[in-house]
Amino acid sequence: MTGTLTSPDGGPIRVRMAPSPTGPLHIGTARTSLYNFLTARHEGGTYILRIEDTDALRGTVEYERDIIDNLHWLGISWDEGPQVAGGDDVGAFGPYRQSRRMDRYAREADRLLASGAAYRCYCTADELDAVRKAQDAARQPPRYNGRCRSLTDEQRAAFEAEGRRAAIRFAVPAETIRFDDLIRGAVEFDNALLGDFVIVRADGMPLYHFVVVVDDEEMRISHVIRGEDHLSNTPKHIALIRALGYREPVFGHIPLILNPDRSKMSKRKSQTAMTAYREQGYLPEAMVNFLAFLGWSPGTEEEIFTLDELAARFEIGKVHKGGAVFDGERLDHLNGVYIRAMSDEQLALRLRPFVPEALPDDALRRIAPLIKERLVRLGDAAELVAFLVETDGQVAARYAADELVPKKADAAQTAAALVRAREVIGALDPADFAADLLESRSREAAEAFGWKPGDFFRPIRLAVTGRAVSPPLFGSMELLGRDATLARLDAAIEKLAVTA
RNA sequence: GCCCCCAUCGUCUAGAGGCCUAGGACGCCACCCUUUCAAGGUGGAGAUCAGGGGUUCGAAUCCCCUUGGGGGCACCA
Repeated sequence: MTGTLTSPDGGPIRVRMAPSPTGPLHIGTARTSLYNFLTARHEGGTYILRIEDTDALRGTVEYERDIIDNLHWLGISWDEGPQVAGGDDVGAFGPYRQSRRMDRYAREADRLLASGAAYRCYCTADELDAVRKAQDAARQPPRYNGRCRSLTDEQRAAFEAEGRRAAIRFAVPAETIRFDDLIRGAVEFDNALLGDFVIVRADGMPLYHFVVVVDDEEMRISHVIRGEDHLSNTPKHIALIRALGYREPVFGHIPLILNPDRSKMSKRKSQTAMTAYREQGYLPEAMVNFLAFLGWSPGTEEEIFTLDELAARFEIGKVHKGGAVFDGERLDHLNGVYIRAMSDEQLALRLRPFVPEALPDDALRRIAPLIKERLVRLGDAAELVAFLVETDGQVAARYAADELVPKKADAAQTAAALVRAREVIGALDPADFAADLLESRSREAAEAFGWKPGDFFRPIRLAVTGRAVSPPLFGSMELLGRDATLARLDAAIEKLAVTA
């Protein structure tokens, strides 16, 4: 790997992904994970997964499992973190679940309290809410008014006598914070504009801005690569880092993935759960390729890349600054490209979970090449192969007699055409019941009948598959078998007879 | 409201002062191929590089302003 990034101590870089299990793996989280992973790989560094499960109310183990499963599904693996050989707690930097690191946060909070960099705040939710409302009414920025910043011992005692439980706030130093963002370059914030924020809740639970800083230090994270939504949180983190005497990592804020209306991609306006894409039959290879190009490009016109190829080429510094709309049509196209590139055997294997169990493996293997170039998603296969598992009755019930009739013909003519087709098809021995023979015989019949192949085949297709759109007709008939094919043809002829 | 970030075809992007009368891909349109649908092939429409000022012999590329968009400002992450 051609590393260009260096960690403060000169060693290999250490990057991390820190998802919160408050929902299934989000597309945006997956992309951030991917960029971190690719950066670690490209630079020969270490990639760490840390579960940010301090929000006990919203986080669940199911979501954590979903996140880990889907990250693995994408092909993203981590060198340190949950489910890595050695276990969560082993290694110099674990555990990797914040819920198991509470003692560390408590210790660091105490240090801040002792140094005066943080203080206890006795304001209640109602009081804070009232302040915020007043600020809003006065068109002032909503931020903590600092009431508890310099309480006297007596005041503190009085609040505690009231039974109020204190949260811990960080006393944000009024200073200008500058940092050199990997992607945006020099950025500057005035922390005098910030309110003192809570780092530990009254119930003792430490909060995000605080734990992220503690963990990144203890896990020796050298480069923090995260979504742009964290850019304006960074000065808070840097202030905390300084107050705690930590080393400052390099920050890199990647652009957001957007809804079609260009707002931050959300569940409300887009499908954001990776699982949903997986269930529809998007391939992890296509998803990774697609995600990688949402905010980055190799600078050439190549566009199909494997994970390894991406790792070789990806440079965090070349990531764009502007957000990128999630374009489902482009994903569809890419998915189709990957599907078509697969071998028939591979496709059949991956199609298995998406088609009816009633479809035998052998039939699936044989129909795979027939439907390959018709698939956008693996899930689309179910409809394409359905005629093979449906009963003759179910197939017949899918269409009405008049649908069999081509525009320029009537029911009687169509019936005659089907009878003709049935004759030549029925004349074939079971042993000869193969696509090429079926096609040549049917074409001859069409010509003899005086119909264009398209008109002649249309009612046959509907009769045999129950659908106007199907895999190639003669291959479909071969797979269906002689008996079912003839039975379905008979059923169609019967339908026409009833109408006429 | 305040702070910060961003800005090339509808979308993803190439472009790091002259190679750009701006290239590719998706999508769209037409034609070809064709048993349906796809896939594939060929061609086309589509961006006065958000607008306005500079700098320069020369700007999509550098600077400033304006406009537009986005993000943040929780005892969520």
